[in-house]
Amino acid sequence: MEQTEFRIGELATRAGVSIDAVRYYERLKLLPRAGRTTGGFRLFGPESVERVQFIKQAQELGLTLDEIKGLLATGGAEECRSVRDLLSKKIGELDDKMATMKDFRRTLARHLSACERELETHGDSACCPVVADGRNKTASRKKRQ
Amino acid sequence: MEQTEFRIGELATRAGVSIDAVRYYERLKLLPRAGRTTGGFRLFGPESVERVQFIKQAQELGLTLDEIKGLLATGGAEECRSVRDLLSKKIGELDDKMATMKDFRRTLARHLSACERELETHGDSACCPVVADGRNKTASRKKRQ
DNA sequence: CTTGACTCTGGAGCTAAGTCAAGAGTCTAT
DNA sequence: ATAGACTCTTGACTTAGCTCCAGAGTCAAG
Repeated sequence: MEQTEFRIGELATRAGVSIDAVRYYERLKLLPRAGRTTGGFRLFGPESVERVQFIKQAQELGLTLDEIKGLLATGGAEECRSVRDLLSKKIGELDDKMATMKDFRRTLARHLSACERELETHGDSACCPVVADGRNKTASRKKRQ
Repeated sequence: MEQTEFRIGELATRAGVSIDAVRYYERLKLLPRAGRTTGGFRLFGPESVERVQFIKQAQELGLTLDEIKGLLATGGAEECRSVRDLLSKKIGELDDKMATMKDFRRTLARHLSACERELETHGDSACCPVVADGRNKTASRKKRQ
């Protein structure tokens, strides 16, 4: 057994979160209760860094800590099944989200080029036609169903 | 001028948000202050529905209301420029996010198949090997860099 | 002109995800 | 053995994004 453990401060900087956030995750059981020195300092191994990074990544994608906790659960077969189900559900959601995202990206790109056209043709008197605001009629171009 | 206006309750249901949320968006100026009946009831047109839906969509993708407000701004050339910059910045961010998302999807898919393999081979004594938790050595299989 | 559904304003309350602070203890380097 | 950096726990505070409430007014139907 090598001596590759470190304390909370280092985990925090390695994983790019605050010390308080780490403790918070532990409280919420997203991290297993860490081992301690005789004096009570938490000790972490390198896998903790990965785990925290996983949490951060999942979070950026809009999962709540509670959902992430579900994904991280370990245990017997029962739990394994529920994790599996959760995983495939989440994967489906990700797929949906990626679709929404492409859509939205197209919307933004459309606005962007409208904006640029406007600046080119009207120069200083340009008025960004971004998303219907009830003043101009950029809306009502295509109705849904 | 047709008579296609409706009140807040209908906007809310059409756009799929709560009445309170609509009022909240108005307070934050994500929606222009709506016209009123003589009695003071807000009146909205169809473009408001689109606008609220835009807000929702942007929000699902992790933008804050404040950022969304930036995207919705309209005004003179000065503002047009800043909207343009914001737009292209956001598009860049979306691209990054889509990449992260694909990555994360792969991670989840990997966990999912590990989970399924586990269930098949170990049945009831399965133990989901989801993300390093410091107890088993599913980590340290491949180190990064 | 009354009834019931809807809406108004203003402000309080709520949840998630932290952040901050106080007071005390621990570790390490000199 | 002491200074300085770090960490401990507990609990209060913060921000975003709503939601809920009270008390009062409005609107459409009958």
